Amino acid sequence: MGYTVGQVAERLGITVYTLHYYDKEGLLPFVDRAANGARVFKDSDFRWLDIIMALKNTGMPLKDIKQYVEWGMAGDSTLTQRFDYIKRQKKVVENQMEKFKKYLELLDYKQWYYETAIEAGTTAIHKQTGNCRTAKRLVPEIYTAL
Amino acid sequence: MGYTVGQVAERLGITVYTLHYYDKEGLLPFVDRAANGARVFKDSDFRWLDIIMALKNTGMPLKDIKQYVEWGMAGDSTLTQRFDYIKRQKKVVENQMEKFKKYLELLDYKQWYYETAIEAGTTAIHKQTGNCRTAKRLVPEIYTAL
DNA sequence: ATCGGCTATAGAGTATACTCTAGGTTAAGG
DNA sequence: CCTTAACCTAGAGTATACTCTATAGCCGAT
Repeated sequence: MGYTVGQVAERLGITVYTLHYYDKEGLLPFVDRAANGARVFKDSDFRWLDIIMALKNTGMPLKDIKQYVEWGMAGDSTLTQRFDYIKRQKKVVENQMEKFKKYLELLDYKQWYYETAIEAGTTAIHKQTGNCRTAKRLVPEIYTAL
Repeated sequence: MGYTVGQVAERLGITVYTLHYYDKEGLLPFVDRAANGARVFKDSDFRWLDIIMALKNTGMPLKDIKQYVEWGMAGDSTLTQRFDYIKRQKKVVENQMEKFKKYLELLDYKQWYYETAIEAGTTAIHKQTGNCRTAKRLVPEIYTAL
């Protein structure tokens, strides 16, 4: 029912230092304390931690995550703010995924590029126009269109 | 045929400062110089810049991007290194996209959570077990399983 | 009772990636 | 000719997110 920083850190795959830092930065106002001052994480705190880590890993700065947590602590009066916040971040992640798809296309092309260059022993193979190998694959749009 | 830092910066959507910084860090050894010392970017340099920006935007640290550029400058003797490098980064991006899908699921759930909470005027609606609204949607696996 | 291992705080140090300032040169336009 | 706006370098400053050190308290086991 109660977890120490050490246990939580291990579960999240981060260090105790980092958890202390997050707490210092105001990201963990929901965490209880034992009589001796030690942090006591509840099961329900993992709901908070999961959304915090998700936001962090999608590029949200800590100060913006803090804003979300503060709205959460404020209760029902901030429901629309939190709704808008989540919708906005969803868009951010969706856009990011679109970009990643394009990067993946470029990396795919590059992989093929080196694969064929290794076969030929030189990248010069890709400079020959009308080469049957290069004809098989077009330079992806992303190139110079990024 | 030749472009200034300013033109390149605008095209890439970054500042001239950043380009200078990248050059200082050794990421742009392929860029020519005019007699007066001014950088002159060629059309073909955009190939480099596109892959550099793609790597950067997928989380690759600059020093690792530098390694790739150096291998590129070294010529055909580094083909297999570059091939392996690209394959590795492809895996990284693929894994990242998998994670993003899970984050998106969580954000989807959260959006629904606030949507229904706003309707009800309180998040308490989600605490009632057997509630017909909450029954419609399960807490995504990602929650506490992240 | 004391040792090891956990907890705590405050504050210093590090890494990364910019971001800007200062001081100077160069090239085009009025 | 002179101003304006671009370019250059070196180096200082900033923001973010840790990461660690120093110092101290608490608690279970030998």
